[in-house]
Amino acid sequence: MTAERACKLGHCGPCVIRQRGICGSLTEDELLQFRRISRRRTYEPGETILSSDEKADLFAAVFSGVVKLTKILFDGRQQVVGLLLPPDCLGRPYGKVNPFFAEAATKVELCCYSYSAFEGLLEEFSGLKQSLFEQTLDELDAARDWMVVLGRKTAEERVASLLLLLATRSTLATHGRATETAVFELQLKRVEIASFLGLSYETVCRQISALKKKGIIRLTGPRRFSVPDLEALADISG
Amino acid sequence: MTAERACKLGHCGPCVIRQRGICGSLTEDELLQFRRISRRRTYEPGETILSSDEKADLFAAVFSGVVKLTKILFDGRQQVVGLLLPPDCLGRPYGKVNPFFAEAATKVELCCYSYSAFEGLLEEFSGLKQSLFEQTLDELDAARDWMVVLGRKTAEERVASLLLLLATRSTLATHGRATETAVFELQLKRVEIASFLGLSYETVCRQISALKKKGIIRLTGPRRFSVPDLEALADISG
DNA sequence: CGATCTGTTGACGGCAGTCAAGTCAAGTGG
DNA sequence: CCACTTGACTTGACTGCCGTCAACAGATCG
Repeated sequence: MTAERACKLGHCGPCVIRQRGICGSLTEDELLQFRRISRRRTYEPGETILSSDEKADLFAAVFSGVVKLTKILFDGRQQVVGLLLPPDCLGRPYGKVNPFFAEAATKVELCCYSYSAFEGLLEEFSGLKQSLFEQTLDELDAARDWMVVLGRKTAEERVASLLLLLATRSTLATHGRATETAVFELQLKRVEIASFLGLSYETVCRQISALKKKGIIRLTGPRRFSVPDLEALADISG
Repeated sequence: MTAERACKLGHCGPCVIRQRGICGSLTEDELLQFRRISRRRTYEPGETILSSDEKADLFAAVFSGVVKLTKILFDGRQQVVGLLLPPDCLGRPYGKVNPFFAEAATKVELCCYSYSAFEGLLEEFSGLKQSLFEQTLDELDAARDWMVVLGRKTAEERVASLLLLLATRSTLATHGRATETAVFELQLKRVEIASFLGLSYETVCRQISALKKKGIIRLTGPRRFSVPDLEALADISG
């Protein structure tokens, strides 16, 4: 790699999306080309990124923050159908609309790609399409895992399942591997947790308190969780 | 097309998988090549097609019947996480295992493809990969739709949602378009319906009886449903 | 005829939803 | 600085939906 090139790639080098996301599939040359159609954009908590049933004008990867995907019924009942953490992708190729809302749950930074150019590069860079396909397969697995949570688990198991999921993802992100204990910030409000778990937020509160009483978790702030024994949490999660 | 060729393609011509499934993306030449790695196989009701967490030795499309995808918790609680009807695909490329069981819910005919050869053709025939990717995106949509059913809907709405789903799919398959009424065979047992809906099978029975009493549906046999007004069913389904 | 499987209906209880009150922390404005 | 508001979270009391247990009906089959 020439010095000039190393400099140009510098911006992306340490980026999670390059390290573990879709940019990881690109060669250096492809990456340089890809950079030209991308730009960083920031969203505030609560801001809508994509509306349901509208043609998406956006294809992006999450650089930081949490994006929640939600669906609502006519009478206002809401269900979170997915959480996107770095370096997950947002947006949909091949013309169909996203049948859900995408909303910033925290402050969010996206790496946005020009939509029209992206579809072209998808054909040109076979690794990109492959990478996106595999992420979609993983998302499908996650969605089906969650169907078990929503269909069959008790309130306590649901809360434990979510804590385990986020504890695992956060330790993987920071330590790069699985650990026995975990300390992490759950960046969602109680009502958002409830919406993901198919519960009322009061029930979420009660179950968190119950897990605290059992010594499975500790809270150093309303959203700062510490899990002394992930194994024990996994046992409770079903 | 030469006469000889028309004859060779004859077997596939009227097949649902050719008409509306992954074979639809193939040119005639590709189809001829694809036929060489495929063979028909039959499964009896209750027979396991794929076990969870084992490396799949199978890639296949559903020719007839219903395949249910299930997950079970350690204590036996079971959740159906997907239903495959003709011409849906079963099996997973790129090495990962299927984290669920695939079981024949009815008598099932699959068109099975040699696994090793299939992965090769996936790279060779770009339309095949594209088609599979799009099916995966549709399955993800369906899974997320179902998360709303499992997380937020009442028992009555759940049963109505399933009936609507299967009524729609069956009228689409037979008439090729949406209709106002529907008569169809729900090929699942009550306990399987319950497992898909996250309910007990007794509750499913009760809700079916309740819908019958309301005049939303009629039953000419335990599994033969008739819906005089799909609109009314949709209203109830939430 | 009994055995088995599938489906239906009733009685009862428990888990989680609803309604409500209250705590706590962080603004906001006088 | 203090009174007030607001939003997030917690906890309690009560209710109701749905799960569990149970009895029974109908169909199929040996």
